Amino acid sequence: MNKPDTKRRSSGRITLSDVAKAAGVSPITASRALRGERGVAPELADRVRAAVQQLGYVPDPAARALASQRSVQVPVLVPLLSNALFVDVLDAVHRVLFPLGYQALIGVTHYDPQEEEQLLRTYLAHRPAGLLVTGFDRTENARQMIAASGVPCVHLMEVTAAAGVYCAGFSQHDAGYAMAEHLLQRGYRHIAFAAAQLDPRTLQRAEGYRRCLKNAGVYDAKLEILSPEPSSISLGATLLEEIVRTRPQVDAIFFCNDDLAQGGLLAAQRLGVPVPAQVAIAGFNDLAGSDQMVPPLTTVRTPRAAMGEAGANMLLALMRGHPPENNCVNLGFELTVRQST
Amino acid sequence: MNKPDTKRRSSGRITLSDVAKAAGVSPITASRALRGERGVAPELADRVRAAVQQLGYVPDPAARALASQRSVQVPVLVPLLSNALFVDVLDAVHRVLFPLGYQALIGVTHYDPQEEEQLLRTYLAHRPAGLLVTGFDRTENARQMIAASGVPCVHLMEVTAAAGVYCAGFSQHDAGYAMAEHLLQRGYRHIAFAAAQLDPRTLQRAEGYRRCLKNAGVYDAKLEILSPEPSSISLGATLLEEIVRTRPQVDAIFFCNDDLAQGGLLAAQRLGVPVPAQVAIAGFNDLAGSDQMVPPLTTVRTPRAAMGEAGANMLLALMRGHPPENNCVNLGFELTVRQST
DNA sequence: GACCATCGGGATAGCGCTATCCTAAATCGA
DNA sequence: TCGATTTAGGATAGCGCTATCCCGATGGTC
Repeated sequence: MNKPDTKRRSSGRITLSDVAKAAGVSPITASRALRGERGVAPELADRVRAAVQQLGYVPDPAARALASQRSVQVPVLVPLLSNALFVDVLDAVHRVLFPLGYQALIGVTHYDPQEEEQLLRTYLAHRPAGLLVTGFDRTENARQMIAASGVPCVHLMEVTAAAGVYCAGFSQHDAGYAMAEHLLQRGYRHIAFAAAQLDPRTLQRAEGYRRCLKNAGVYDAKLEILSPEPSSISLGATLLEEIVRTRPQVDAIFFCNDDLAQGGLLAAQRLGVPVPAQVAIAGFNDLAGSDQMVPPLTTVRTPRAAMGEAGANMLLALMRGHPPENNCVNLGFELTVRQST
Repeated sequence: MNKPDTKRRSSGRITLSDVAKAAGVSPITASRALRGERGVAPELADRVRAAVQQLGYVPDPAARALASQRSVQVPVLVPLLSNALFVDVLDAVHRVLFPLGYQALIGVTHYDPQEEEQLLRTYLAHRPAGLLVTGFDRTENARQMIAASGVPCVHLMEVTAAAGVYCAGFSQHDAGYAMAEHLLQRGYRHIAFAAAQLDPRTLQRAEGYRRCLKNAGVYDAKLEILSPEPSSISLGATLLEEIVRTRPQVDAIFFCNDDLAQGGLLAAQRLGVPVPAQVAIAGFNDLAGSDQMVPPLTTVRTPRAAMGEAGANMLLALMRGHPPENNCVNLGFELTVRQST
């Protein structure tokens, strides 16, 4: 006869102690057996595992986080979810981390460093196990908060030579350069660059384009059309119309993202502008549908899933205390030439 | 002179006790002041808030979750991230919940009830504050786990008349019916239905289409092309080619999703099949780009962001213990007629 | 064979917060 | 005026897990 035991707050949850009792060991031994930490006699470990199975025990992440000062959460800070680019990265990260018991948390910065700083403040309070961020462009404050927290951090989408910085990405500059080079090789000489959003990576691509054209002596600043608006298919259409109307000499357009390029291609079709006969069109990222466009879109295939995976794996290594030998993985890119250029 | 205090595990973190000390109150009073719970003298509450500001205190979610048996996490279970549809919903949910201190967690079921059940098992162990799931189609086990957990749950994307079930969505059946009706009104009589994935919602739309055509006496089972493959632009192209080749009498195609329809439209263009002169094409969801296609795509605009918002708001009400009066919000849909039909 | 390092099990004590119970003062009705 | 409520502050005791210290048993060394 045990009385109601009113003071107890017991949640009815099956705890490690229950498992330990069932296995005939102390709670701490059960804990160690389950985490595969320190030495635990194989026989005891088996008994513990059996008890877990039998009781259907699931560890409480909150208790674990509190006791160990370390959660299983991994915030992933991306600019937007409305761009398939980042969703692909997030998806890949999630796919790697989730099966290992880590939770990818969504963080949307809207390309705003202040907002990112606020997000970091919030997320770091959760004692994250690790952190994935987009690029290197952030406030000094944000940088310091990350460093001070001691939370392992991997940067996605770009690469750097800086020491002690972990990253998985590719050279946006070189990719921009490569596409400009391709257009030059195809014989185009009045190559416009149409961009939106103007985030750091877009600007790096612009710089690659710029440098390439300058090297060839055909750079013309008036052929850069930079719109701070968010990138979208309809904006691409608008930009193409503007270029065709105001810069008739243009024989090729390098759009900084495939959604713009797709919109441009469709607008050209509506206007009866033959592609690539009158104007060649190139995009960036090789998003869904680019290969199906009429004509199929020349673009740069970027390693989105690979960046997510590599970044997540690098973070895993760091979280486990095995710093990877390569602190920066350059995943490259692939110029994908189709019929639009 | 305080000695190193070796036994302490102190993390250096600023705790509620620090705040309480600074404010000259007990920790519990500080706790209550910050949560705005029970009565706390305004003056004390002010002192506590000031101390929080001054010390830069941020509550520890893990400790809070452990003590209160309730976290701030809200798993959102969606089939895929590769479909903009669900990303839009997730984005909207996140936008509502995050500013209020809740964390939307990604859960990807891949349209697999078993996988969803496993996800639920994992997530429910985290003592989530609430739960958002897609549709009603799940294993009996999953349903029971949700009910037994007592975690408030809102269903997205569909509606039901069932009592005690919270949902925010629209009638997939009626939307399918509406599109079929539109095609009939336009004079088409050999209307094909092309679908992929074949998830429950797609099948509901199919049923709407079917019923409408049957009512009109023009239903032909051979004009249903159902592919279990995942939906994509290129699959849409394949399906259109197949239909044009094997069912020459077809004068309109209702694709169950815009990506298929876009692919179909592009394939028609490649094949020289005039749209809508020879074949009309209609889609579903009004995804990005559909309005820019040539010709612009007739589709059904679905309230993705609205479902996310309404679902999140309903969940908020439930989490706060204020059951909403309407347990089911029907957000409707909008037939968007453009030039492809 | 004494000695030091290693290993495996356990007791103890929190991690930082809140549920719960207590108590004393303030409020109230008759 | 007095007992019955209500109110607000605080003491206490965990939530479920793991860091840390302890200890006896091995095992290898010279």
